[in-house]
Amino acid sequence: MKTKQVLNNSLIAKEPVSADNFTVGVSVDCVIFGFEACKLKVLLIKSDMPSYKDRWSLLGDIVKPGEDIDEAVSRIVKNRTGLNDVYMEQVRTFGKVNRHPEGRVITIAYCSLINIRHNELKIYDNELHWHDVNEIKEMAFDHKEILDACYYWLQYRMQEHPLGLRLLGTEFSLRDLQLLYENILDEKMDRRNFRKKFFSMGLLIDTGILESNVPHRPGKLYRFDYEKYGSMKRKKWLGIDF
Amino acid sequence: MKTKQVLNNSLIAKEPVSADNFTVGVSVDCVIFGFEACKLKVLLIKSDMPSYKDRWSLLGDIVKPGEDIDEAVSRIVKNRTGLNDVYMEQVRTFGKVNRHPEGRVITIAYCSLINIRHNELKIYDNELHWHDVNEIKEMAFDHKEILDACYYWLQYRMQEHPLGLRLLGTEFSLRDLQLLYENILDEKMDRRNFRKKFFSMGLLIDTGILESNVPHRPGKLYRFDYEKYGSMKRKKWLGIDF
DNA sequence: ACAAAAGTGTTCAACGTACACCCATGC
DNA sequence: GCATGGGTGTACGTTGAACACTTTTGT
Repeated sequence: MKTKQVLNNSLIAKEPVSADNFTVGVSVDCVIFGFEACKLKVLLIKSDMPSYKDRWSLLGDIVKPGEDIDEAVSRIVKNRTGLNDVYMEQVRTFGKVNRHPEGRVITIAYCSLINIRHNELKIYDNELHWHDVNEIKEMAFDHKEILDACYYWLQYRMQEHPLGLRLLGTEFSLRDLQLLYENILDEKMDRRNFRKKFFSMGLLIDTGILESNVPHRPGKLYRFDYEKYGSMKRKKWLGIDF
Repeated sequence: MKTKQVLNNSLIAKEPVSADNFTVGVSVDCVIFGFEACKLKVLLIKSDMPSYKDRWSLLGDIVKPGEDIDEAVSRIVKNRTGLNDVYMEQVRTFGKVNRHPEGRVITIAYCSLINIRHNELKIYDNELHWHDVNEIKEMAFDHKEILDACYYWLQYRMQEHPLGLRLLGTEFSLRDLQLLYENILDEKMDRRNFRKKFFSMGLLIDTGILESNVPHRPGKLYRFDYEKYGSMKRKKWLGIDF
């Protein structure tokens, strides 16, 4: 008879180990980034694994037999945030033999970027919270390692591709954008050069609207031209999707 | 009773599908690149799956329960080429539901770079051959897609990191190096600028030896300073290992 | 009027690109 | 001596980095 074991807040079918039974579990783990109050945040849930009691873990689940990997990620993101069509990208697969205490589980890590204000978290339902990425020390499983890899990936990737915009609302000031870059990359940037660089891409649409409720001269609000970007990204920025 | 099915020239344990049995197979597939006669080559084997009779496939195998993913890759590379300590890097995981005709198999693709002259292929043993990457049309499973992803990955990656050198012997002329880059990236380069760029890295060691048996002025042979590179790569070239 | 951030241009250094001639060897 | 590729330097354009003042709004 088969036994069920809890895997990262979900269920994985496990079988007694035998020479004939090469079962290896496959899961996905989603590193969902957000940005708020000048901090990069990641969405985590309390682990309910006994061996990782009170540790935080990424949002993950097993991949179902009839489900594509991307579908599994979409399902998890949808379940936890209420959002469809979220930007996501595969980052790396982690599979150390002992990474999961209940058996051999290989996990495919994905990175997602969402706007914190646009979600509908069911925080009451699970112990689901946004955490400052820079203040996370320990996590369940090897999730700290996965988070670090995704953070590093994000830092690298957003220097060549305008990914970071997905963390902002549809309308944003150049100040918002620069603060985002400065905080995620952890370096001060020159305002004039930053503006020049972004404008030179020709992908910012001036909405004509100004900020309001700021105690100083209001800045213009822009939108990102995703349509134009979609048609040009393979030229200027190499559309690397590996 | 469990049944065994051939998976990509090896064995995977499969079980009758039931609600309790969420078995998903996990394999690795190795894209082993070589370079010879000014062509980028990839090492392929004849598929012995009935549904892919006579198609070529990548070198792959299931990941064993007690084996790390990297170990599985090393094992496969060692088995097929006789080489230890080969350069390899994880590229991407492929897991479409129907990518394997015998069941759900998720595969983690790795890219390896070896020197064709330094291997000990057991070509008699299996139908194992080097193929011109640019002449491959159809392959078994989704292996063409995997190969394309790895080829693209290689092209992109070798523009920022001196990866290509792994495809050459320990001693090489700048001409060899330039032909390698020109052929893999499919673009002509200026000889003077190419030399300048490589020398400016400070990673080429002049062996003092000259080419022989060339019908023209012989060029100098160089070695790559892997030691120096190992200690500096996180500075100049960002040691991205995602 | 003052504080606070928006908005704007120029200069310089580094880097990549284009390009042409002499040199060493094998035949 | 001729063919073949080895080896070298300079000029130009582009790009990224450094840097300061005026403008607009809220208080």
